[in-house]
Amino acid sequence: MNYWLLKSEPDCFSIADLAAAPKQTTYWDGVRNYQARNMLRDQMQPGDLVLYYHSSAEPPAVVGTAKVVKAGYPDHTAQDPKGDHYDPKHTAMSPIWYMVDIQLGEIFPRELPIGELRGVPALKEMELLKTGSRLSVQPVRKSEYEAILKLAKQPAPAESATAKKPAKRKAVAGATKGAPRKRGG
DNA sequence: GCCAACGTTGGC
DNA sequence: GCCAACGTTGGC
Repeated sequence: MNYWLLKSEPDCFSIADLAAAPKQTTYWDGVRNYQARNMLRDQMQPGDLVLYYHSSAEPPAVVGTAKVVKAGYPDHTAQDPKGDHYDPKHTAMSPIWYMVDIQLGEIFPRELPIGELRGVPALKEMELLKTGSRLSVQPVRKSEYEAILKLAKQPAPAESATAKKPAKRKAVAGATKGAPRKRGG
């Protein structure tokens, strides 16, 4: 049994969208990065547990958990010429891109903003917190997964304890750059 | 909006 | 196979 973190922009597919989906289950399409693809295709198995992360959100945060319910299989959205994730090199005969199915685990009673996670010693090695970490599918250690779950059930730390933030920030809402991404890649 | 960090592309 | 140019990601 393995642990993972999946990123999604909430404007594209939030954990609330997952909660509203039939059977609270969805296929995780749109990953177009080879490293992430390899994990989807080769490593993720039914029963694996997933941290659900909202990227490009305010604030970016781990917001809940999910469970892998179907191992990697070809991502058919790569075959849709009208879709955002079309790749002419991907065919049914020789697929390039893969996806898994996930089902909602729980929505945390509170979000865990990345700034707060940066201050947690148990998460020091976490892939998400490394500079330049951009993978939309990341392996997570069991100890990290458990530390996150524990944190989610604790009250939010006092304002001063959360990691630094710039005094002022522009609102990020609607800051669309490039084509909309469903789930990253 | 900025920009660091990373992945991909393509000329050679 | 190198590597510069370019595109993308994503926190800030």
